[in-house]
Amino acid sequence: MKFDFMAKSLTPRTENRASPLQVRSNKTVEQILRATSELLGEVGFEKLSTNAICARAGLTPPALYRYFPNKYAVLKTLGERLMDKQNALLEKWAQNEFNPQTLEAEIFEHLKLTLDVTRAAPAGGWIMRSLHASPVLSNVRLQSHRQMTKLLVAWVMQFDPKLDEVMIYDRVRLVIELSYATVEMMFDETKLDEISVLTNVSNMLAQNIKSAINDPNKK
Amino acid sequence: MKFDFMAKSLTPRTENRASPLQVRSNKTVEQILRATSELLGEVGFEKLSTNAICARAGLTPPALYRYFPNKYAVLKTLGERLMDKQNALLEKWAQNEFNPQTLEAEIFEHLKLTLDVTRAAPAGGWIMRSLHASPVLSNVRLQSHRQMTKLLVAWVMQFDPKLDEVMIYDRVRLVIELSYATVEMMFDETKLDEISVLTNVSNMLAQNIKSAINDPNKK
DNA sequence: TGTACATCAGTGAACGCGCGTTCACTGATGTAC
DNA sequence: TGTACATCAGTGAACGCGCGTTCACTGATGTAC
Repeated sequence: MKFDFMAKSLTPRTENRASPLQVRSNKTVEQILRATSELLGEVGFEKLSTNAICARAGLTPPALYRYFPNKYAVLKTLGERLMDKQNALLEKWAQNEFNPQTLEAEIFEHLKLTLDVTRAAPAGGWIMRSLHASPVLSNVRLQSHRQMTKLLVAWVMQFDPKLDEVMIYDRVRLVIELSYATVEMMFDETKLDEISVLTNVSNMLAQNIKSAINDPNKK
Repeated sequence: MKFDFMAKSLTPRTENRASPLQVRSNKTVEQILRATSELLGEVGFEKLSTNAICARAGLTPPALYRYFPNKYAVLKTLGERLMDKQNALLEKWAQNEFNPQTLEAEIFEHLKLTLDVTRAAPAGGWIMRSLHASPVLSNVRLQSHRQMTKLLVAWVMQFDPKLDEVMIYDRVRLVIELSYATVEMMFDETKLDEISVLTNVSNMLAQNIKSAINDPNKK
């Protein structure tokens, strides 16, 4: 599981950076990521420095550069991990069959789980915010959203292959964006009533998808 | 009009910074802001430097520090200006009476106008993205959204004072957040069909407000 | 099972660069009489 | 209307600091026979 992430997000990025082979190097990578998320929550995205990360992790800078080509790669990895956790929930959900009847309740449940997973991740809210901040991180976010959109489009199309796929894509892409926007908002607006917000959102999103599958213009 | 902004966003920030009194100093401030938004679009938020801004504006650094206490104040001003432009549309809209019948069409129209205003602002999409990036800028965004929420809550309550204000606040806050999220998404996902996205969103948001005013639990 | 060697993981110390910011000043504009 | 003076606007040059990053090295771990 841990090596999975390595294979995915370190090795292919730069040939000259090492993939960890020994157990202790995995610990090092984990400490760097932990220190980064701690600092992200404490000082914010723009005051984050590699030197500070290394100091917090109890390491010297060259240790960081053994595994990450540069500062943004660390944040990128953190962002990818969070997106992966969130997306895993979606992927699991999409294993069930699409059912308009239960859609709204499922969306509610899914949003709640996503919120919980994000809260459980250290500095999860800050990581989500950071995913707007720079081109590199923005891309992580966008690619993840597009991938999830494709997944859900296929899921809906399975239900009724005659639907207009482009139209469904537009709808689902919007649903994904608004879902994540809602989760992010809950970190900024802590006084809002969580249940009522999630109820509202899931109702809106479910209605939107349901009206899409009733499209009279389908082939 | 120009002095309005000055009075609001410069004078109160720091006592030791000058409010512009002569015409040419206004030009200087404008040039700084223009240069900043140009660079924001070209190099992104995190590579923006005061030295680069000054060079681009044809000024020397002390000229910038005469009007802005620090780097973030420049971006803050830019963010406030965009929010002000967007909010002006909302304020104008809220001068009409609330009408459930025409709500959806009005939301569509409003979103379209907001999108156009943001596109017309130099680097408008980048400014919106920056408003997530740092605590200072995040606050600009949140305060603006909260203020607009209050405005719209009052607007809805005028229609029916018996409605539960807390419940309406939750709903409207969500509507505001999702509106801006949609606008922002349109800058990232340029291939989406604008009309269809705006149609979907305005339908969802209008439904949500309409179901709120039919609340049977009102006092 | 012990030893010799190869490879991996991390250190100590420092690098040059560009950042945000400021000091001391000059030139431009406005004001009073 | 002209001049003297006060204030405002912007310059030239540089500052110290901390950033991201790297070099040359030592110690730790794994491997082969």
